[in-house]
Amino acid sequence: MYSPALPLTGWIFDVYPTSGGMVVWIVDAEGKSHRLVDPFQPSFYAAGPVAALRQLAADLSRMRLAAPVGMARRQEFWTGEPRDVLEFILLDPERQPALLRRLAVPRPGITLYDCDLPLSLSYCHARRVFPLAKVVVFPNDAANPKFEIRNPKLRFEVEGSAWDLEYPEPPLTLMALTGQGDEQGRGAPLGKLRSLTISCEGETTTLDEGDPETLLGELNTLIRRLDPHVLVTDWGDAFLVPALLGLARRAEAPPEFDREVVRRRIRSAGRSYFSYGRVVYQAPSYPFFGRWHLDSRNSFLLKETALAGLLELSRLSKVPVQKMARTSPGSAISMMQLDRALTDGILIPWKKGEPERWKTAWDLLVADKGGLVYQPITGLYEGVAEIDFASMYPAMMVHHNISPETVDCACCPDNAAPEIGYSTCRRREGLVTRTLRPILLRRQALKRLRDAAFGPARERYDHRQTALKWILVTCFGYLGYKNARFGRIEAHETVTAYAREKLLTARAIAEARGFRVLHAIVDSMWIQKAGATEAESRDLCRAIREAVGIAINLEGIYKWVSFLPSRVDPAVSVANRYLGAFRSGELKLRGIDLRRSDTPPLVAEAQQRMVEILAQADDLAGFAARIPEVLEVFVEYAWRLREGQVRLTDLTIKRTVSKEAGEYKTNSQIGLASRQMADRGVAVHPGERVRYVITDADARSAEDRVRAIPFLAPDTLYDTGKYLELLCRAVETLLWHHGYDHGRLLRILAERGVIPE
DNA sequence: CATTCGCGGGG
DNA sequence: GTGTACGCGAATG
Repeated sequence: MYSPALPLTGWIFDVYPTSGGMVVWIVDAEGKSHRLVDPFQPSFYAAGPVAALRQLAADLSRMRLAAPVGMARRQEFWTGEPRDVLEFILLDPERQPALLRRLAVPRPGITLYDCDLPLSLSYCHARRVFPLAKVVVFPNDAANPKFEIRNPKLRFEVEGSAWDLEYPEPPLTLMALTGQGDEQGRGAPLGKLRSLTISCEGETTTLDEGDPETLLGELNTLIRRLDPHVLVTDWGDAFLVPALLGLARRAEAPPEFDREVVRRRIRSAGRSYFSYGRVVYQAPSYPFFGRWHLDSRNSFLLKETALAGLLELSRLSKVPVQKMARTSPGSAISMMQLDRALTDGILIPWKKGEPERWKTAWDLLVADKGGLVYQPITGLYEGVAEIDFASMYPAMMVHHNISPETVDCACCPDNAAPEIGYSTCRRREGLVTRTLRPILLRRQALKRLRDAAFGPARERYDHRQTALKWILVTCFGYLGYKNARFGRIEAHETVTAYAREKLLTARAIAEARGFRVLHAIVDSMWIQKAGATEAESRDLCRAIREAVGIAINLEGIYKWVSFLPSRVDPAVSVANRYLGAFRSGELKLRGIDLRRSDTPPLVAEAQQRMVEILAQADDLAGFAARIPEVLEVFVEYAWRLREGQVRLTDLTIKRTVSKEAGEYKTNSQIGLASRQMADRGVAVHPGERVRYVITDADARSAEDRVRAIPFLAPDTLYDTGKYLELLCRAVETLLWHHGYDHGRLLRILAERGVIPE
């Protein structure tokens, strides 16, 4: 294989293991890609009685997995004390899974550290580089006589650091690929690949099916000519790449996605798993070698933070971009904690250390409450201000030094959190604290840069700060996650205990200053005071900040805000159903139809238009004055439904299935729709979405009630009455406080002749 | 009426 | 590399 001449200047594009070492891809200033291989044997450590260590060393050596290299002294995570450990090297990074299987056999007295770190992280750490670092690569001539096997072939000189706010980016060429299948719902295309659209550098080509060899040949010609670094696909993992690989198998002409020879299996089954309280379906993934495959439909971070945010996180967490695109913000923060620990010379326990301590029933009762949530005072209000704590949880974790190893330390029993009594260490700064502090500062700096910038630069800063926002949001959840490496439930509880105290304090201060607190949730408060100025609200924020030590900001002042009651019992208010219009013109909508992903587009569109009309009102009088205009929109949409002129795609209900079609117990709409799919040979996996139209909600025969999208016929009729009901509900949400309930709305439709009296 | 089932939220 | 929350609302039987 071609081997580039050193020294070489460029950016680190990707890093992944190969036999005996790591592949390092460098993209130079001309955009040319270079593949380097660097021998690499990562270290890991074991502590325990000498005899057991000797036995372990003998076993691993015999299996040619790892070799002992001598004793070392490193810092223990939980205690912060130095610990003597036996250092090993993993002989071949590709055999890390085999090593872990071997180490899983219980060995009395032995504790293992660092053995399961991601290899790209270990490598970057050992060579002091990071993804997207601008580097000059030299051949490494200085041999280390002690461990010949560990001698790297490469030496890097890095320009700047991963934490620089401004950095030069490699000149990347992006190619966008979209495939059309037999059926194109709003989800992944299905069936056979019908055509392929390729866009790159302003050129767009569409290749139709027909002879697979021709299609693949033309795709390869384009890839060769334009030589993209990044292939951005639409549904690449779930549909396009496996479809192209399938064509290639028949045509024996593989698509040239990779820059090295790769044999891969075509996997069509993904996996379903439970996360965040719901089932998620993960399509199989098809990473490329020497290029990045970024599937915009299979990357939460790419969708939320664009390429700029992805690059930002990749640099900071040392997870290569292509991998970062497919991981969650939670693993990004975990990687940053690992990196911090490595840099600080801390031993990283293989499995989660400390078991939870014993708790009394009382402790459990108070500690497990989570965030504080008030019941709002239902109603429609004007002149309400909303104030929010900024990044409350992470800011508190830093402020109170809350980290798994600092909670309930032996040395500072007097520094207890409110209610629950766990204290946090004052002497040793925790790992979580050390990881978060620079991220909080960096996010602030990026927001300032954003506010001073214009156009694309502004957007880029915003994407980068958004990426950091996501990892800040998830780091708190990880503290309470029992499988997280640096999670500990007591730390999680300490955070929520402080959070409750701070919100209570904020409330008390607001009330002492004559504000009425209408509502408060976790880190936000809605307050009202007759004749209060904006300055007065800002002054209140300052007072709260001084009292609790965490920044709280004026989110805005509402022209009007509506806190809605429960639909089940109108006498009860609910915390998360409200809407309002800020003086800035922005809307804030929570929990209403429009925000729900299972509301049909037509209903969402109608409600959006109505809210926008109401948002023009400056106060309650203006709100009331606009009601007739809102009702006009309502009647207009009702007419369209009645006339039967609405397109079925605008009536589609989209829901996520949580089980296989056969497991649904009742004839719920979603169960029926998923069974229709299964019966016709299109399995919908738990976590995937199913789309359907309500055809006759109350039909005796269950099969007639709904129709899954792929099986709509041109003459399929929708259930007008049912959709009118959904529309009424959306109007009711907006006009509830003026007495427009379902019955009154139906009377209006009858008066206008939309429905019979 | 009880049971089943999906959704939201963060800045 | 994965947060098995928690409460609401709708639909079913």
